[in-house]
Formats: sequence, structure tokens, C-alpha cells
Amino acid sequence: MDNKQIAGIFAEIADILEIQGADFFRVNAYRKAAFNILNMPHDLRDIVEKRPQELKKLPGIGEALRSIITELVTTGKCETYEEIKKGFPEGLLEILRLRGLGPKKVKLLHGELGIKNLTELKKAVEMHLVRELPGMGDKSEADMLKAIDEYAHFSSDRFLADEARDEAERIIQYMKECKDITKIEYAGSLRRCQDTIGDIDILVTVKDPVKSGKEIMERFVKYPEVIHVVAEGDTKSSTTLRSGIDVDLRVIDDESFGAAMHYFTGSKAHNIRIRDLAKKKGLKVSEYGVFKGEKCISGKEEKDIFEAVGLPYIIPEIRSDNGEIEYGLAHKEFPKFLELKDMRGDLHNHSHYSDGKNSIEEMAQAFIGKGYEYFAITDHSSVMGVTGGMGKKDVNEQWAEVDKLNKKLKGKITILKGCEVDILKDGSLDFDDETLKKLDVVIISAHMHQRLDYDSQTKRLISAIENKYSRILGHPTGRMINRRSPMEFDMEKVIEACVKNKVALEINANPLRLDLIDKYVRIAKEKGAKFVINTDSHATDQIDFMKYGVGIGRRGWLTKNDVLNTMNFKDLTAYFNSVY
DNA sequence: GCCGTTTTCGGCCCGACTGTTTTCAGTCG
Repeated sequence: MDNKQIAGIFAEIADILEIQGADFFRVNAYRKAAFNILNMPHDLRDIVEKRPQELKKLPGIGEALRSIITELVTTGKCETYEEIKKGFPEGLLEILRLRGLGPKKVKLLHGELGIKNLTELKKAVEMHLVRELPGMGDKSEADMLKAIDEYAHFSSDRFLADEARDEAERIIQYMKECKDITKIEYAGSLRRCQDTIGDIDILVTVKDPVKSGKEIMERFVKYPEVIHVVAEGDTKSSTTLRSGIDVDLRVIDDESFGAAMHYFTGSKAHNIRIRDLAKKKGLKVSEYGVFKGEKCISGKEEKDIFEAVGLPYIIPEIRSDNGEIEYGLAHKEFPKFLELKDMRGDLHNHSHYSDGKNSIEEMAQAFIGKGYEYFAITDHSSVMGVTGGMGKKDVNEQWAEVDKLNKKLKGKITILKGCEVDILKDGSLDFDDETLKKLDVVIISAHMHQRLDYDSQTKRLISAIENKYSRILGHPTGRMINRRSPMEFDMEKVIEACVKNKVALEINANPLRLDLIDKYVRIAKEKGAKFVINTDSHATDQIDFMKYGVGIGRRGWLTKNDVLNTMNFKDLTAYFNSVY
């Protein structure tokens, strides 16, 4: 049983307890634990079996939850869970997912009308049984029907970072037509550069919210892409767009910009910690500012909030309550984290020698436009028949073309000869040593046999990493968001093999991949790994994906020194040559 | 159920919007 499954069980226990009306804080303890487990980099199986003392250090997990984890890992079952589930209609959990329906209403529906699942709920609404319940009316029934319809249309898939960012930027452009707006920015998970986005939070500041609020909200809910207005107030409105993504817009006073930005950026867990710290200092933090008693003492800028609770500025990307608060309190200063402008090249790109859409020269021109010093062309090796991988003959052709282009583009950019070499089922590589030896950049990637069992997959990857020509492990887990699960293998062992063999881990910046993800980046950094951040561009318009990869790097606490393609060309080639 | 620079017991963030209500509970982020 892996972390995701254990977290799932904890979340389900929380839902069931909540519907049953258990103590809110007990419910919350399960929910927090589920969240922490989902976001922890270490495999609980390893911890329970090999380093059980580490279990005691996990935040939010005390004696009771510890024993449940141990039970789940060792037996695959859990008595507490079985006990709670007994006699509980599973269909209620689905009803809980509906917008506007929380545990109290679900309990009411089940208790009064005997409703056990979505189908029965729909029937009850259509027969107008729901409006007879206390606190319910005809509007409640209409909302439930709408929510059931939405639930059927939009599955729980989260949105890709680039889709969400594009939507957000279009709305911001549209809203800027309102003359009263002084500032408008997106916050939330988008600003934190999370790999997937649940909804879009947009913050607007004005001189006088009372005067301008109404006009701004009117324009917002009339945005042509809006198909559903969930809520419309003077300072806060929520809508659903045609694409299925929810957008929240909040209007606030100029003076509260920092406090509001901090609040709407989150994460929720981070905010709770900050407010808790404030409380201990006799202060109150809200989206309106920092308050001492009734008096607002600061909040115009984001740093005011951190200052008030004795913290240095914390970049949005790491605000997750995953150690940033403790670090800030202890060190008073954070390392200088990686920035987009530090990137000097891109080491994973395709051309029409395999499945890329552009020629090498077109790619080169695009990269010159970005001001890069170098980039690598890394078309697929020959086994990737479906994507038209390169045979030996194509490799020679490509090298000749690269040599020619490097002469032509001298002083503007340098092209490295590379290849994205497939890792075969047994862990060997798709090119012979003779060919590999001549390449500047060898990325090893697994595109096939992604469903091997845990141990075989671990062995396969490590054996590929141990090839002396391997330089970069490409998109390490192979996941594709909302499409394909990550491969199952022992991440810690693979990271350790990379460190030992001086193979850099790729952070693949394509929004569909974003692989590695932050939690593994952090643990790999702790183990001494080096990274490269690559766009894996298959066309010139994809080279701008770099910002998403850098966002993940920042979420993983990386500095410039951790990332090889922040080096200049000379240092980079020296580094690669030193590995032999 | 967790946790401790006020606590091993008594706390556990803060506020907006909605619908059904005459002052608020439920939901959401």
C-alpha cells in the first residue's frame, strides 16, 4: 500500500466522520494527516519497515494515526477504517463532492429522506421532497440539480498550469477595462506555481471598494466565458468558465493589498500557521491587514505580514507549511532561490529529425530570441518507432547539420549534440557505446514498459543510470497529468543512484509533465543531486515552458547552484567532461 | 486526533456569500 492509497483512506475516514457528526478537530486531524502523507517525499513502506523511528517525526501524526499507518502498511487493512465504514452508505461520499453540499446537509438528507447515493438524491429533488426539510427551499433544490449536472460534466481532473495561466491572463486583460482598478493580479496555486491548478483566484484593488465594487463585479460576471455564477457579492464573486475552471474575484482596498495578496496566495495550511503565529503575538492577521486590537497596523505590502510575525519574506512557491515557517524563524533569511533569468540554456529539445515540428535552425532562432547561450537537440533514439526516432544514419546527418549551423551561428548560440535515448526493458540503452560516446548530452528516458512492477522498474532505471554515458535522467516518473500515472519504483534508490553516478535529474517543464515534482526535488537536493530544467520542446512555441519548470525548482527550494543549465557553456561542458 | 516560548488539558484561522431565516447555520476558500 503506497502513500497515495493511505492518504486516500485517511481522507475517506475524515469524510465519513464528518458526515456522522464527529468532533470537527478530530475530523481535521485525519484530513491534515492525509494531506501531509500525500505530499511527503518518503515512501511510508520504507519508513515503517526500515526506519520506524522516523514515523515519530512526521508532523500531524501522533500515536493513534501512527498505529493505523503501521497496520495499513503491514497488513493492508485497518480495523478503525473497517469499523467506521460499517453500515455507512458509500454513495454519500459522492454527494459530499457536490458543490454547496457539506457534511451537515448530507447527514440531513440521509437521516430524513434515507438518501444513499446521487441517483436517489436526484429523484428526491425531482419529487420536491428536499424542499420540505428544515433550512431547505426551492432554491436549494435548484442548486442541487445544477450541482449534480456539473458533477457529471466536470470530472475531478485538475487543470494544467499553462491552461489556467492563459485563462487568468485573458480575464485580467478583460477586467483592466474597468477604470477604477489600480492593481489586478492572480494569486492562489497559480502564483505558487503548483503543478496543477484547481481554480483561479484574482485579486483587484481599488481606492474605494464601496464605490467601485459593484461595477467591477458586474463586468466580471458578464465575462463571455462565464457559464455559471456561483456567488456574486460586493467584494467577492465566484464563477465557472466554459472550460470548467472556477474563478474567484475579490475586490479590496489599496491599503490592504499585501495582506490580501498573502491571504489569497495561500496555501491554506501556510495561512493557518501565519495566523496562529500572529495570535501568539497578540495580533490578528486577516485579508485586510495586521491588527492589534481593532487597529490595523500594517498590510499594504506582503512583507508586512511576514514581518509582523517575525519572519523574513517567503516566496510564494514554498508557502505550503512544509518547513518554510520553521526555517524562517530559525534562520531569519532564506537562500537566494533560482530565478527564470538564471537559465542559460535548454538541454532537451526535439526537431523534425524525430517528432519535433521545427527544423534545428528554426529552434536555434527561437532560442537566440530568448537570449540563451546554448541549447541541445535531443531527438529520440531509434526504438521510438512511433515518433520516428533516429537511426544511426540520421544521427550522422544531424551531427553534420549541427556542425554547419554552429559555424553559421557562431557568437549567437551554441548547439549541443544530444539524444533522448530510450531505456530498454532490461535497463540497457537504445544506442551502442560507440554512438553514445560522441554525444555532448545523453538524456536517458523510459517511454515504454512503464507498468513494470516496483522492484523490476527500480532495477531497470538504476541499471540505465549506471551506464557511464548517461548524463540526465529525463522526465523521471513518466507521468502525464490527467492521462498517465507515474511509474512505480523506489524513488529514493533511484535518486541515490543518480547522485553516485553523477546523472542529473531532469525537471521537465512541459506543463503536461512537470516531472520531477517539488517533493522529490527537495529530497533529491538533500541527497546531493544536481538538476537540469528542460522544456522538452517539440516546437518553437514550447520553449517558453521554462517558467513552469523553474517554478517547480523554486517549490523544491533549488538555488542557481543546484541547476546545471544555469552554468555558462564553458563550465557546463567542463562539468559534463569531468564525469567521465 | 494532535500538540506545547502562556498549556500534558484545552485549545485548534478568519471572513464572505447564500438561503432560509428574522439572527444564523452551512459552505467555501
